[in-house]
Parts: sequence; structure tokens; C-alpha cells
Amino acid sequence: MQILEAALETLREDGFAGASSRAIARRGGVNQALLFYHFGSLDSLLLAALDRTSAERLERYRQAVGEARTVAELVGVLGQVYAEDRDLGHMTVVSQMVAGSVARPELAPAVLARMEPWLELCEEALGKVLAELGLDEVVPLRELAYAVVTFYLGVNLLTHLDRERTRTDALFAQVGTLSGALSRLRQEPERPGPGTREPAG
Amino acid sequence: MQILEAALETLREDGFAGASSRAIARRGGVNQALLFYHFGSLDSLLLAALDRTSAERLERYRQAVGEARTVAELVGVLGQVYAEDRDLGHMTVVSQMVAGSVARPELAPAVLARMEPWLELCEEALGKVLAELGLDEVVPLRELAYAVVTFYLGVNLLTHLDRERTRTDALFAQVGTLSGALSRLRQEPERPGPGTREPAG
DNA sequence: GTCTATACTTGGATAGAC
DNA sequence: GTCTATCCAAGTATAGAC
Repeated sequence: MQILEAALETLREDGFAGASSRAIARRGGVNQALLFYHFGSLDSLLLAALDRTSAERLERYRQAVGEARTVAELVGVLGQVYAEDRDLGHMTVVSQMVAGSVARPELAPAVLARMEPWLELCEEALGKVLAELGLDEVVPLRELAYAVVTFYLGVNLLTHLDRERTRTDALFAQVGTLSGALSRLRQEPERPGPGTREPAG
Repeated sequence: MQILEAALETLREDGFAGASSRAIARRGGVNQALLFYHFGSLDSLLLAALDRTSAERLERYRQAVGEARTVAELVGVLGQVYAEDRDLGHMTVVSQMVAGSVARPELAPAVLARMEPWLELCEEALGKVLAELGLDEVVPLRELAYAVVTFYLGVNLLTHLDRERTRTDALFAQVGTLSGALSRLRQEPERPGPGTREPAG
């Protein structure tokens, strides 16, 4: 819907503190009273907007995670989907809503609940990766998933200050080569001899 | 000063979106006009507040990093200082100011500049760690420092939604044991034989 | 469903008394 | 330096015409 799109765009461009009913209405080219007719309150509208991007992106990520057969594939496709996210500004909406929950504590439980499916998907993907690398049972899955989501939020918070240095392309690449190396190490664990000691990097 | 304290407290408790001049004045028990007499504008006051906590905490972290002789010590003391930070809410102020910079783009360069010393300190600390673990030259220092700060911001953003799961005690402990293991591995690299293959965890 | 008009609150900021 | 008083813009939300 037009209003929802406008709300998302406003959260992205002007942040939580700038996402007033008037600002959203202005951006959507609709009357300000209309938001309250359709959504009851500004908070409800913002949560509905969060739901919308969340559902859309979640589907995209699920598809990516489901398709990938190897760790290398997974890391590769996640890097692509993340780039989409950054450009579309989905995670900005999320981080701004999380930040805004400090100002409006009523939002906190709702926002928290909306993070749950992301954690689950993250766990699923990490489970795949760790199993292939032989690291399951070593690394606590739930905590790692939480850490990944946390980092993700941080990136999307910082990227507005410093778009250059928050490019995660290099990071994804690094994770890719690292997991590739680990994976090979695991598949041929007992092959010693010359040629093994390559300089890393 | 009383006003600065009030500004910090308001940023912590009510977030950026709730840190109005009136809210700050109310909390500080002073007149609202006084903020503008002393700081000229709300933005200036908020930045001054950010400067204040930043300077105070930076000193504390510098001391911690400077004192630590081993990686284990460093991780241990950082865990303590972090716990202070979380309880005092310093990083909440930072993350809220970063989030607020989306709504007020004029703040962005100033906030970004105030992160620079943190990145430098983080690089210094990581340099120590990586050298002791023999991982320097393998891991890109600047990028890792940026990643650590990013994660730190994410944690302090999320902790308001979910205080339980953002406890980083376990994380610090994990990093501690991991680096301990790596360190030992490095100090006795050529000692094979029985008793070496302990289960990880 | 969408608009105008409006009630009422809160916000940033200044002028001027003390 | 601190207060009162005030200006005016912007905020959430509702009532009611169309």
C-alpha cells in the first residue's frame, strides 16, 4: 500500500526520530489523517511497515539459504542478498526501529518478537555451515546466531555514518576463503608433505 | 556539569528520539532556556554529552589495554570494563547518537569523528592480541577493528530489547579460552604425542 | 476512503527581567 | 547565570464534510 511504502521510505531516509505522521503523509502524497484511519496510531503503522519489509526479505533469505548446497555457495549468495538489503535499506528500517524502541518502550516487545524468525533462519544457515566445517558441537549455535544478527544490526546502523568502511564485501570474501580452507582441511585431514605450508592471506 | 549529566541520562533512558531540550531540562531540574544559553543548540549539547562520556570511557579502556601484559589478561579486563559500560549505559549514548544521525544528518560527521579514537584504541589492542597469537599479517587489522566496534554498537543497540540474551559474558569467556588455546599451541608448536588431542569446548 | 479543519501537546529557540 | 514569558513550527489524534 502507498502509506506503508511511504512509512518505509521515511524510516530509511529520515530515521525513527524523523518518521512522524506528517513526514510520512508528505512523502506518500496523502493526507495525514488517513494514516490514523488505516492504522489507528503511528506506532501501529511503523510496526506494520516493519512487518512488511521483514516478510519480504525473510522470504528472500530463506530461498537463498535453502538453495545453497555448499558453504561456499551459501556465503556467496548471502553476500549478494546482503548487498540488496543494504541498497534497499531494509536493515536500516530494522535498526531504526530497534533504536526507537528506547524512546517508545511500548514498541520494544513487538520489535523483539519480529526478530525471532531471523534468529531461527540464521541458526539454520549456521547449522549447515558448522556441520560442513565440522565445528558443530564446538560452537554454541544459538549464541553465534545472535552474535551474527547483532553484528548485522551494527553494520546497518553504522553504514549511514560511513558508507565506505562498512562495505562488507571484503568480509564476506574473507569468510568465504576461510571456510573454504577449513572445509578442504577437513576433507583431506591426513595429507601431510610439501606444498602444504602456503602463506595465508 | 548538571546539564550535561541530564543530557546523558536522557539519551540513555529515553533515547535520541526522546532527548528533547524540555525532557533534558526536566530531568536536570533546570530551566529549559538555560540549555540554549550554555550550548547554543540542542545538537551542540548532545554532541558535548557524547564527548564527555567518550573521553571518560576512552581513558578507562586505554588504561585497561595499557596494563594488560598477556592476551588472557586483556580479554579479562576488557570483559570487566565492558560490564561497566553496559551498566553505566555509555554505549547506549553512542548507539543512540549514531541512530539519531539519520534523522539529523548534520550530526553525522561530528559523530563519525568521535569514533576515530575508539577505532585506534581497538586497533592497538587487537594488534597486541594478534601478534601474541601469531595471527598478524593474516588478519587485516583495520577491518577487524572496525568489525569489533560495529559489533559493539550492535550489542548496545539490542541490549535494550533483550537484556538477557545480549549478555556478552559468555562471549568474552569464549574468546578468552580460544585465544588461550591458540597461544599455547603457538608456544609449544612441535610437541606431538598423547594427551594432545583433548576435546574442544 | 479521503479530505479539511481543528484541538491540543510538545518541540526549538529567543527576549528580557532579575 | 538563571528564570519567566513567549513565539512559532511541528507533533498526534479526532470530528465531520464529502
